[in-house]
Amino acid sequence: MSLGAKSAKPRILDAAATAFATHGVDQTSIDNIAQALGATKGKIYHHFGSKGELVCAIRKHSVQLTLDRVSPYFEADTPPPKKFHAMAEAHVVAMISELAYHRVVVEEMRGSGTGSVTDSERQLRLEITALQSEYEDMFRSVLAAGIASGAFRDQDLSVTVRSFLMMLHAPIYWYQPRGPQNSQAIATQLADMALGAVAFPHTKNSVATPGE
Amino acid sequence: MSLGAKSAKPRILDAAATAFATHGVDQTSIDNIAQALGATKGKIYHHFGSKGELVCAIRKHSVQLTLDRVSPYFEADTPPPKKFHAMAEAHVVAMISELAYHRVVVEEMRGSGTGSVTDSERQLRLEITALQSEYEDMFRSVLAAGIASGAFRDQDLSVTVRSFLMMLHAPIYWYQPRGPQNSQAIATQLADMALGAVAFPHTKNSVATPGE
Amino acid sequence: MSLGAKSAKPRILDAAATAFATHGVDQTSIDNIAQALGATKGKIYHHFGSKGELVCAIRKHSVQLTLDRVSPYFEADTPPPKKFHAMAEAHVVAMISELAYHRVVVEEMRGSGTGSVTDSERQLRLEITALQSEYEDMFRSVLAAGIASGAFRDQDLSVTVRSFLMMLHAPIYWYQPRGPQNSQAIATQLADMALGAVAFPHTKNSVATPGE
Amino acid sequence: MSLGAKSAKPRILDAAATAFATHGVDQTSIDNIAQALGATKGKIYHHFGSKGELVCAIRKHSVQLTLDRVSPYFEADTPPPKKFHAMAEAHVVAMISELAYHRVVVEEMRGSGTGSVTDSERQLRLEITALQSEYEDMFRSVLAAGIASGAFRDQDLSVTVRSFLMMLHAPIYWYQPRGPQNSQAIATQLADMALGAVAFPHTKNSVATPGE
DNA sequence: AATGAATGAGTCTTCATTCAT
DNA sequence: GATGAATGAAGACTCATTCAT
Repeated sequence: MSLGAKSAKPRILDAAATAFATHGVDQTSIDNIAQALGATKGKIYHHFGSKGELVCAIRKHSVQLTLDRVSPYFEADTPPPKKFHAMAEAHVVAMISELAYHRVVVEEMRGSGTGSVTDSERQLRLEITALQSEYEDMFRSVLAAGIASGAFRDQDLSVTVRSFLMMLHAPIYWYQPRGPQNSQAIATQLADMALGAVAFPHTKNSVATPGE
Repeated sequence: MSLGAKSAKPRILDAAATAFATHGVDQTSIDNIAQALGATKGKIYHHFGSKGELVCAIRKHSVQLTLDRVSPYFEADTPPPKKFHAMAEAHVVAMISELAYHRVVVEEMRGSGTGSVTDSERQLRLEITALQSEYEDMFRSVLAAGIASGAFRDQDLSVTVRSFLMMLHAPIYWYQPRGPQNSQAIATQLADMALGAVAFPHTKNSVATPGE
Repeated sequence: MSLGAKSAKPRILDAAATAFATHGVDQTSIDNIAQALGATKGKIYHHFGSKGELVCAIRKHSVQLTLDRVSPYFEADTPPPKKFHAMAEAHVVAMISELAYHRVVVEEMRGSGTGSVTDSERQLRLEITALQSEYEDMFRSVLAAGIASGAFRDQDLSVTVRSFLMMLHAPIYWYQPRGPQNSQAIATQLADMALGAVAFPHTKNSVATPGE
Repeated sequence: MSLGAKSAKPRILDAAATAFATHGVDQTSIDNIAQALGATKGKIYHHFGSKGELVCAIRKHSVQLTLDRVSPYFEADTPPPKKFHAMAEAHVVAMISELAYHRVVVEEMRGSGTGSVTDSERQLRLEITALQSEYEDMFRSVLAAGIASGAFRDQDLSVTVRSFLMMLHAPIYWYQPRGPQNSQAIATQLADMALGAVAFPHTKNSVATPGE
């Protein structure tokens, strides 16, 4: 097995994410995924205990990926507006870069849940919730800092966070991979919009043109 | 038929919307809806040819309701920023007021669509698309006017429209009916954010407090 | 529909009992039963919520049938040995007469239980347990009376009841319908043996030849 | 290999018997057994060609164990009633002593047998049948001797043997290991009952207390 | 001897839909 | 208008078994 080759699990995850993102979780049968994989149901069930576990694994991966892309900008020592803009931009880039995984997350945002839940699934769900909290807290923290410094408007933080994040998710619904420039442009525009949504007018000027 | 009583169709629609919104379209069987209605499947099939038709009827109702609430503000003779803010606010109020119906729309935003499609369904889908275009065009029009007048930043309109609308949909995921004031506050905050997302800094001040 | 015709539920029950008795519950698929019925799985699931429910319904029917056959002899005003003998005989006749139903009961005596249990199933199980207790109590009562009157040996009642009942179940394993005389002979022999198993020697003589 | 340690095969057999006895043969997967063993399926398949073979091995072991315990009393030079009582007692002790193995036998008494049968399995089945015949013949022989001597009632031997053996199996369904005395008491009571079931009244007195 | 991956056939169950009444 | 019975297609999941290592 060459080094570049993925082992079974990630390959299954990829195929599942793609299928789920394309046709929807409920409209995708395990058989569909197996076919896309050139394998049989059994293979999938050998690695994931249930469909729910598969979905959870994808969700966790998605959140982790986003966290990995955004964290560095959060750690950076920059003033809140600039930091916020960079984080928003990174978020959009994440959305666009691993479209399939993030689509699944958004679809499952309802709360899901047929009935039976595996133990491993329950475990995964807890981990996902933890990661999501960690992620939202980063934004909450920048926003709080911005409000404290007078750069951001003083609004209900919970509403703010959940709302602009929704906006940054938007490309998930309509983005079609065409070229990197295009995607960067989208990321910048959405980051601009997000900053505009939270900042006081005058503050915005300092980062309105990201390439300055 | 007394005036206070709804006829069968709207009652079915309400029950379906609620069930779909709560458990998801795919997780809701016609039987579930029938039970919530205190009736049997047959009754539903007398009024709607298929599950898909039911979903479409809900979607159309949702779009129509939103259109009805937002149009008046679009027709008004107000400058772009003020008009945009009012329309956004009305949009959020719509989302919150008929939560169940709009949730279904968002869930179905993926596009999906299984296989067999009734003729009536096809017809409904066309009507929905038309209404949605009409709706988006209103926003597109205000935005264009705002850009022309120098009040709004000059950005890719398609991206803009689809993005802030997504943000205005946000309450669908987390709003819990508690009281009217609360909902009004949310609507105002989101409209503020949406305006900030599209306008140039200085413009915003003129409408920050819509009721002034 | 003629009067003699059974409605769907009993017919399904019969087919299921026969199939379960022949190949074992676990080796019989719902499909098998449906085929034997000349129908489809759906029909069965329309009348019984799950395989477990079907099994429970059969078990309940079995216990009820036995109870119905044995009760009259329990109610009769006869001395313990004679009463016991008659009840035992009736029990064996029941076993032989509705072989299939009773076979299922014996097979499920382990305690069964995969995992998920319907509510209706839970309900049925309670009813079954109640009927079984009622049934065992009849025998327990005759035995106690017999011991009190000095006709029966004083032994651990729980052990006694569960043991000779097991013996009376025996035909379930090997009886093949051939003719009524044969079956009556078996019933008499087993009742004799059961009485011998519980009575004092001298008592037995009074009823050893039931036709006397 | 140290003396205290069992080699692989018996250990697998024990684990399988326990699992089969607890959850039923059909409800127990090879994986379950492997887990109980702290090993993997492969290990089991190295020692037993198929699940059926495993079941047969357990059954054979069960019959052999019973035979070993009962034979000595059959070989002894004692009058039929005493001999029969001793054999019955030994049978019950066997049931209780290796509960798990014997439970499997009883469960499989239906005969069933799915489809594909290994050669080794066919071979095992023949051996089992032979051992079982040998075992039943011992009882048949004592019974015949007893009838000839006038101690036992003259009844259909086949019915008799299969019936009281069923009664002697009873503890399999409800015995819970608590203490040796208890189990001995049960064995004695059941042997008494069995003797009562086959003997003429007056005969019984001579062996009512086997250890006297 | 033992493992982990993979298979494929089978099983229970659900559900949109149709139809006679 | 409405119901209850019935269907058939599909889907999630299980498991005995095989095989390369």
